[in-house]
This record gives sequence, structure tokens and C-alpha cells, in this order.
Amino acid sequence: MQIELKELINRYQDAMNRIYRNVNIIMKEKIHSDITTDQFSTLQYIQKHEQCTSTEIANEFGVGKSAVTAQVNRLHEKGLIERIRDGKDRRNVYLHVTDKGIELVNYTENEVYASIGKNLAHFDDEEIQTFIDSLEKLAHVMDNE
Amino acid sequence: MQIELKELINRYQDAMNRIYRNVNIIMKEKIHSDITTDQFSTLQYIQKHEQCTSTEIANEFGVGKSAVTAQVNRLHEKGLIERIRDGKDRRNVYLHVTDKGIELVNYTENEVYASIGKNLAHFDDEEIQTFIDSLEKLAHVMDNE
DNA sequence: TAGAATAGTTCATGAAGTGAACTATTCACT
DNA sequence: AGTGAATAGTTCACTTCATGAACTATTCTA
Repeated sequence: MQIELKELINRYQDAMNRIYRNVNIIMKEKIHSDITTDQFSTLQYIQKHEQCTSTEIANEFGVGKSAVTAQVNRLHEKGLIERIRDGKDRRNVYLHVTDKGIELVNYTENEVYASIGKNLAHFDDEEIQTFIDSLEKLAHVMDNE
Repeated sequence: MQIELKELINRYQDAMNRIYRNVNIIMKEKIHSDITTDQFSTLQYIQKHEQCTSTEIANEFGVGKSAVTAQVNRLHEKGLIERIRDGKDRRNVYLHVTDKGIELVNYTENEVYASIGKNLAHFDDEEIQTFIDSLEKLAHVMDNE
């Protein structure tokens, strides 16, 4: 491995961490509700993938099924989602965001997007496009390992 | 806010999550030791910033000081770091990576970098450069909010 | 129809975070 | 010089989130 690559990865790692941290701060700030950022992310996923299952979330988030059960319980206790058991294959439990949950996601998403959008104002359209393309390419390459 | 921006941020968010998850998987796989990825990240930071303090880490990682105390305890119990109290200003405790810790970081870093390097092989030099530049720019813009 | 596979839950445990209260030390100022 | 504010770190009680094994319930399969 070349010295240069190591240097690049260091810069990459450092920038990624800073971005991740800042997005988290923005989310904490914009979530006007007693849920955590993790809970919001899960809720957001369920809203974007209506009728998804716990197993699907476990795979998507890279955690065990029991972790998802606990997370779903917390969201359920707060009245943000519902469990709907499949009538045909009664092993499956589909997750469904309640009206209260939908409202929370939509409101918070707008706030967060506006905030991130403000940051993106420092970039021109082509730069953003190129950046996101590279980001998706990297995600894709990594997924296929 | 334009529809387009929302769409872009969705893609961005999705790609970021996938990358973050994959890097975590790589790290878990490459850490041949009984420490967690969080512990490794902290150890790595201390190694790159010799003689740093708990407060510095707390700010850097965006967590409270008590969380750092706990993390430092775990690393200390494993013989990876040492605490050195400042002789002049006895409030300060400087953190210092032991030989065992240095060896662990160097070994693991090489493994992780090799693995990420393999992914980066799908990109040409200019693409990587542009990508990391944008990444750093975004991190910088976000830091100044 | 017996046994494998799948979906989800429960439980005990540990890691990591919070925030308030605390100790110890140093700084700042009249 | 001496008192009160500021700073660095720790402790404590508590919550969240993760793991993995054992479990229930259901469906598939051969």
C-alpha cells in the first residue's frame, strides 16, 4: 500500500466522522419530540417502506432481530407505529406508521432537510451531483463485498 | 424547498448510511482483539493526538465527559492506554497509548486500509480526489454552523 | 406427517450515552 | 492574600441499543 492511499483514507475517515457527527447534531436539534435519533431513523425507514418487517429492518440496519424488537417496542409505546400480523402467513408482522408518526416524520424531515439544504448552498449543482454519484458508487461497491 | 433537493438529500442519506454500515462491518472483521469498533476509534484518535485530554475527545466525538471517562476506563483496563497527570496543572490528565495499544492500532489500521483500498480501486485518482475534496468541504461547512 | 426453516419475542448481559452532583485544582480580581 | 468562579475529571443512577441463546408459533418440504 502506498503512503498516499493511507493519507487519503485518513482524510476520508476524518471528514466522514465530522459529517456524521454534524448530521446527528442537526437531527437532535430538529426532533421536537421525546424520541432519539436512532428511533427517528427507524421510524423514517418504516415510513419509506410501508408494511416492512422486523427482519427487513434488521438486515437494512445491520443489527440482530432482537434489537429491532426492542426498538419497535419503544416506537409502539410512543404510539408512532403499529404491528399488523399477516393473515395468510401468520409468522409475519408488518410495521405501519400511525398518523401521529407520519406527522412527526414529515415535520422533522422538513426541518432537517432545510438545515442540510442550507449547507448545500455552498455547492453548485454539478458539484453536488458529482459528489452524490461518487457516494452512491462507493456505497454500491461496498455493498457488493 | 424544491422537490429536487429533498430527493438529493434522500439519496445522500441513504448512501451515507450504507457506507457507514459497511465501514463498521469491515472494522469489526479486522479488529482481531476483544475491543469494540467504538473503542478502536477512540484508541486511534488518542494515538493520532498523543497527550490529548478527555475533554478534547468529548468535544471531538460530540459526547459528554462522563462518557469519555467510561470509555477511557475500558481501554485502560485492557492495557491499551495510560493516564498521565500534568505536573504543572494537576487538573489535566493526558492520555497516552501503550506499546500494546500502538501495535493494535497499526496492525488493524493496515488491515482496514487495505480493505477500503480494495474498494477504492474502482475509482480513478481524479475521482477520488474530487470526492474527498467535496467531503472535506462539506465537513468544513457543517463544522462552521 | 415429521422435521427443517422462518419470523418474531424474551431474557440476561454489556457497551455507550446522559446529566447532575461531586472532588480537586487553578484562575481572576478586588 | 483570599474568596469565588472556572475548569478537568470522576462517580452515580438511569436509559438506549446491541448481542446471542433459548424459546414460541407458524409454514415449508420431502
